[in-house]
Amino acid sequence: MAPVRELTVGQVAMRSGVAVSALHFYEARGLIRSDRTSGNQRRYSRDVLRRVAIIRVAQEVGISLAEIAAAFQSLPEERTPTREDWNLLSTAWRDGLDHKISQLKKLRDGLTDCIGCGCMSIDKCPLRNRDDRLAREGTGARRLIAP
Amino acid sequence: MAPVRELTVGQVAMRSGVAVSALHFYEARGLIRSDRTSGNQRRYSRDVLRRVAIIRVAQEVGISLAEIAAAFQSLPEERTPTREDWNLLSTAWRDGLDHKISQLKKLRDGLTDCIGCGCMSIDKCPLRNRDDRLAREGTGARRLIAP
DNA sequence: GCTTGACCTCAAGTTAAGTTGAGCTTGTAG
DNA sequence: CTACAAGCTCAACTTAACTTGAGGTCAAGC
Repeated sequence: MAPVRELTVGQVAMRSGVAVSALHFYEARGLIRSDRTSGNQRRYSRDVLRRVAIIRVAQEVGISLAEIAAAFQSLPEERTPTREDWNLLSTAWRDGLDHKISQLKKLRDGLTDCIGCGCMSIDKCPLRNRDDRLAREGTGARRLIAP
Repeated sequence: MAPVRELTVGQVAMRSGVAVSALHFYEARGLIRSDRTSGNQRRYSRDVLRRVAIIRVAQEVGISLAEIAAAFQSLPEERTPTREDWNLLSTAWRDGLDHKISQLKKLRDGLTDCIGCGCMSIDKCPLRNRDDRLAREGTGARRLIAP
């Protein structure tokens, strides 16, 4: 089959389902990278699709772009990441994910823990007080979900 | 023991762990309510603590204030919500939560589905394409997590 | 009866994650 | 070789969820 062609932004946008402007944005944030043609247009290698897919999935479960960017630092810069590379990455996220999963289950299972417990006295509630390290950090809007 | 005293904002803030400004904000958004003293100061009934606790937990798992507000509509206005009321509420959230939990598990379990699959062709990926109804809706920042 | 720490309101600022638009350049199909 | 869709940059706008600040009011203790 044909050698792996480079992709234009438009093509990546279409195949990944994210807007061109979002791709520009991800690039500015260091989440993806591109080469440029002599005429300064972006050309992406095929594995950008993988990256974008991961970005979207991670976002969907509440991981911020900043965290994703940080995690992506662990990926090899010049080599196309292998399955192993990706697995390392998700392993790094595992603890945060585990915690989030358990929080979700509790909420799903009727909030009963929180309702039955001494929720009134916040410091005793198993739901609330499980990670208040996600506490203050700077001003403005808070991240919706903890790492 | 003493009759259930009403709480001031400061007290609620301290006991719930959220800032006074946030309580004002939640009230403006219709998530909590207060009575006022003759001098126009807020007085909260004790169950506001429960509400705030639920708000925080729900937020932590990615439910937006708007959704929480909507869900709270189902709570009785004048009667203090019973455990049953709260359970109804979380039942209403169950589907969204179930979906989110499964997404999280997939991400946690090595992203392998996504990596092994035809992720490149986005429309086939089990991770990506499981709910793209969370798609476009208005401009500006996107909600981090789907309902 | 006054002082001092809570409160109150309202406007403006902040962060994240993008989108929109203006003005200008590329590249490809006819 | 030219038209025009697709790109490029940069600045400004948007939403959610709060925080900060200014300017003024309450209330509880001494």
